[in-house]
Amino acid sequence: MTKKEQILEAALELFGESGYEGTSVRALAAKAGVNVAMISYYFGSKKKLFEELMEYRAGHFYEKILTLKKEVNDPAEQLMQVVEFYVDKILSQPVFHRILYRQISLQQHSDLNSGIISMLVRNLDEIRKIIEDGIARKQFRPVHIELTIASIFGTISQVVLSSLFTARMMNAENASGFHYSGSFRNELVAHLRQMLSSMLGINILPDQNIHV
Amino acid sequence: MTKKEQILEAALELFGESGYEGTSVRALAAKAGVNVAMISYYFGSKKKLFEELMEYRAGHFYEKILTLKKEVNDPAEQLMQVVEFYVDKILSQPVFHRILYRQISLQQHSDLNSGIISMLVRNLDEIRKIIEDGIARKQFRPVHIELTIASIFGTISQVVLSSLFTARMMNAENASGFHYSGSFRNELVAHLRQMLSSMLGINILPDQNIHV
DNA sequence: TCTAATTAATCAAACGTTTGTTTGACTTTT
DNA sequence: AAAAGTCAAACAAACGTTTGATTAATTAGA
Repeated sequence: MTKKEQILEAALELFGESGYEGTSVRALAAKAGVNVAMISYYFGSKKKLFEELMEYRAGHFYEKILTLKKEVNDPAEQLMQVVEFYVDKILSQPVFHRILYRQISLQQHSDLNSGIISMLVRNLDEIRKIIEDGIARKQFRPVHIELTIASIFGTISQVVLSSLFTARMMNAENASGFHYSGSFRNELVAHLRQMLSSMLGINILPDQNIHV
Repeated sequence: MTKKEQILEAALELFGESGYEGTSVRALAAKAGVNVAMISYYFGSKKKLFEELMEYRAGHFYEKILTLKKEVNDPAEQLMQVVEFYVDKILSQPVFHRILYRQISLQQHSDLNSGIISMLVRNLDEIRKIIEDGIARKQFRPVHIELTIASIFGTISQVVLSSLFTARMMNAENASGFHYSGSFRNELVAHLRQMLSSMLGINILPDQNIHV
């Protein structure tokens, strides 16, 4: 692992614990085991380090959705697969998503989170289109689209955000090293499938992607 | 409005916008229109100001739940009324709850959020008891309790946390002055009622508290 | 009710730390 | 010989807090 990667790892952990403003570059350097000057040297500034961390971890959610909409025709199946993909994405790196959600909950329209927000808006928009499509095709009940999306992502992010409680109950002293079990992943997916099925008035589809 | 109240108002707004660490006492003083020294004078420190703000705004959610459990016997009715109360509580002061959720998403077990966390844990525990009771009485389906709670509070907090998007769409330049309409409140309650009813396998109860 | 004494409130200025960043010398790698 | 990497030290700026002087408000005794 290069020193640059060490810094990114330390940044993920410390930003996750204490937030962006609450983490000093000296604390970052100490955690990464490098000199403070290395942060400016590799990233230019603390802000750019944060942006690079976000971009590095964000992945290609949007492209995945577009691909999915081409390959799968049925809106219900599209939605379920997006949800599953999103669950896996978040559960695989809960700390990153904690940082992300905390950042968008800030209202300061700084350069820091404007990129993140536009990315999220773009993603949510594609999901809204899926539900709209399902309603237009008379496959979904005419639900409140925004609230339905809020329930999907609210449930998932609530699990991640409140993992502090969960981690405590499981005696995981540092939540950054905490990982969700495969069975929990399946429970969460099943929970969301049932929730969406009953809300949208569609039949429960077989889960084609049980991960153990 | 006293200067102390001016400071508390400014603190709510700025902590909501930029977070605790991201808000300086000088910015607070400027917003409140008072001298910087007044913060130490009235509250002792920035940390104590935050704690007093939280306590002042937190209210008596726990007492309300306990009262409700005594007055109402049916678990389904208990749950619905708690949900409704919680919706009203959050929608009436969204900025406060943004601060609260952001704070608990931080893992630093500082004195700052330990009080908040224990308060929330206590509340969530009472709600878990309601669902457990409903399952024990065979009135609810044996759902995944933690995930059901996550869906309830996740949906509500998602609405509040992402109100940045919502506020933008509604052209509300400052989200602190943004308030949710009564019809939206009813839509949210209806959404949650339907979600819970179908998930728990209970009949949809009549909404006795339509607020217009 | 007037005045003196006491307390509370207010403020500019300064306090010592900590912040993010840069420097310049030194070492290692290419 | 050139380039890249590393580091202790120093930089100015911002941080939360305190000071000490000054003004406003309240209380007490006549």
